[in-house]
Amino acid sequence: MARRATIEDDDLICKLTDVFRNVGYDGASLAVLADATGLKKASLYHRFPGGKEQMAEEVFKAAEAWLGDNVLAPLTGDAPPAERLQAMIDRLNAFYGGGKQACLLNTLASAHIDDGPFARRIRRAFKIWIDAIAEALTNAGLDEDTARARAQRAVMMIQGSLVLSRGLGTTKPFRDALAALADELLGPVG
Amino acid sequence: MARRATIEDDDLICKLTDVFRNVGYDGASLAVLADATGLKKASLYHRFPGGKEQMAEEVFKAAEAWLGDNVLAPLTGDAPPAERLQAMIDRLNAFYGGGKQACLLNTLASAHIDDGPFARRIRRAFKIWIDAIAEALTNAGLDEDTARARAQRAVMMIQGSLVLSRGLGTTKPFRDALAALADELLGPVG
DNA sequence: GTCTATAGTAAGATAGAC
DNA sequence: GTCTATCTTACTATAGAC
Repeated sequence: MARRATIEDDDLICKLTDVFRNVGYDGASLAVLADATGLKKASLYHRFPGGKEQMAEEVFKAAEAWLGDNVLAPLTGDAPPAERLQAMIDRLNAFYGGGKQACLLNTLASAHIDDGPFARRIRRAFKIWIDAIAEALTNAGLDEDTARARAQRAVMMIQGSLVLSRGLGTTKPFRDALAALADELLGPVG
Repeated sequence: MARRATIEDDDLICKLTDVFRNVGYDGASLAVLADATGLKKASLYHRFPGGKEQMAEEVFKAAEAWLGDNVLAPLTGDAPPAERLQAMIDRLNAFYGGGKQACLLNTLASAHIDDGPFARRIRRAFKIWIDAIAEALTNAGLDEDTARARAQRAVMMIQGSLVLSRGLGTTKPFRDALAALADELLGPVG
């Protein structure tokens, strides 16, 4: 069994995530990251020898894992489609702090690391997300084209509502968007 | 008459805008800004004695002016509401480079300047934008509640489509969103 | 108005004590 | 595993020649 760290890995990643998602890659200086975690810079380098880039990568990996456990898994379950979608919506609400937290997929997009190692990961995450929703919708009886279109729209709405919520300084757009989401996804084909 | 600059103010602001909107405030180092404008750092300080913060402010002011001329003005004109909305859509398409360019209102939101002088401006810009669309919709005969809801949704869709377009590396989400926008705004009340 | 050269400061990153 | 102290680099900003 590994030696116990003074701050658990999960908690550490969680605190780092909060910084990256809210101030972006360039805004997340080691001073800020150290302050947020309660560790000194040298301690962060002990945990992440690759420095800031590795921190961001592991934060992103954790978010990918979260996406798999909380979006993919519920969507591919045995429950009725409406319940599966509602499960995803509930978890999204928690993940984004009810609309108070920004999305890494948006914030890290402008990281100007050489040729951006995040670009591929971000694209992949969006695709996986959209595909999972689309599959749940086809399971619900929608044809593939409308399923894909609605899935893409849903992700768009979520991202847009987060941008607007942050910009307006209120979580209302996010809450409204989530509230309308289930009906829009499963509503009658127009 | 003022002495002529080697690079016109409008062109200069335009090039600075491209940097800020795409890499954010923290990512926009003076080296990057100088490179993008073709001016040296000292020359940028001559134009903007307040440094980087002033550059970002003037960039934002220019964007506000653009918003007024290209979104507000057409929306409050004499033409039929459908035409007014389409005029806005066409100009948005140009402004965001067909979906290739990010939005300052999103990118500058994470600028970690002391107490963020941009937060108020961003909130104000979103409000003005939404209000203008809502008023055009009430002019078109919609009741105020649905007009406001749809206006907010429209801005959300645009922002979300830009985020998704950037993330996926294709302008399709943005183009799709703009194409659907007019119908969604003026469609029958459900 | 633009430039080269250079302060001064904060960034990312290491070394070595505990 | 965490810390203080330090190194190097990049950044913001200024001075002064042209």
